Amino acid sequence: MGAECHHSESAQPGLAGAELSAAMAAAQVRCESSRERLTPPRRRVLELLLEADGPMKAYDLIAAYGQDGEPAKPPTVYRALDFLERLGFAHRIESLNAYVPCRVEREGHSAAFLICDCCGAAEEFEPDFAPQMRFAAAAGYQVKTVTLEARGLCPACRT
Amino acid sequence: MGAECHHSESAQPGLAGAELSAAMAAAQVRCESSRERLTPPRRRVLELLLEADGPMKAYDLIAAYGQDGEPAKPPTVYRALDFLERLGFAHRIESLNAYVPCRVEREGHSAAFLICDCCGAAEEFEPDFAPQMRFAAAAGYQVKTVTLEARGLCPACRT
DNA sequence: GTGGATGCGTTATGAAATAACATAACTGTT
DNA sequence: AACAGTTATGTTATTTCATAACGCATCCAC
Repeated sequence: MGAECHHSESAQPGLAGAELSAAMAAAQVRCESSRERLTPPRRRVLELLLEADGPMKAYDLIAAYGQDGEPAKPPTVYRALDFLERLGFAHRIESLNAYVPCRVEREGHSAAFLICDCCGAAEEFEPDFAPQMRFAAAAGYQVKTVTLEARGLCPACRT
Repeated sequence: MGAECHHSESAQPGLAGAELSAAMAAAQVRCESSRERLTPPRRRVLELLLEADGPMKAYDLIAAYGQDGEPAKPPTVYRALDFLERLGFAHRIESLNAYVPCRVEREGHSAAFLICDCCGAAEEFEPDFAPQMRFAAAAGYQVKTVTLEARGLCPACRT
């Protein structure tokens, strides 16, 4: 990702080295406190998401999975993604069929993204859904999750 | 759709008869005022969406396309859907890979849906995106389109 | 250490969407 | 009406995305 245009380097550079290790350790801690297991495939997929410069497609993850160049089998990666989404470590961006690591501190939040149609960057933010939730409540809906995807141009690509 | 549970009849019954004709005529008028052509495949797909009781998958439309039971070829339906989305006659619900006719009067609006995970109903509404747009503006993003999908349970399925 | 639950590896298939190219139909101009 | 440009369609094939199903391994509470 980040290769569709020439406006800028990645807005969301991937993690590496100590930052990556710290993020993985934090994930491990959160898993343990939830009585969940950060197994090797889950760990590997999370690592790939964190290292990436932008949203990753499932089959990109499949191709990149093996350190030796061996791809994973699709269910391996899709299962890991299901887990990471369930734990809040990753989000699926529906309009891109792609996945990103969660960039927001809080757990259990709703996901919202500003997506650049030019460079492919996807910036997560945590909006105030009050107006929408008020409408849902008035309509009698019991809302479990909310996702918002705003498509447009990032600051670098507007020029 | 509307068949996953036994809580209720469809929340969005499809159009038929005079209502359907009126909706198709209105679409025709809007096309003419935009110098766009409501060609037979576009007309047929819009008709199928309007008749449906809920979100329709692309391949449901493909299967239902021919009055004589002959399916359409995928590009026929996907091209019609692209057109209907562009004109604002239909929306894609990303989290369902499905399509609905637009239920909102205004043109050029952003799409937002309350989706019932039990009965599959999808209610379109037109929320106030002010908080989100403020954030986008502050981040320097130029937003073209916004979609919001709230998943949960509709009033009938909460019980 | 046994039983139940959870997760993984594997094969195969299903579902969703598009590429590419030829043909046909409208539009405006001459 | 003939033309050229544009837009839309028909068709074949392929690509992309995701899951079903089954057997085996591992974990862990009892």
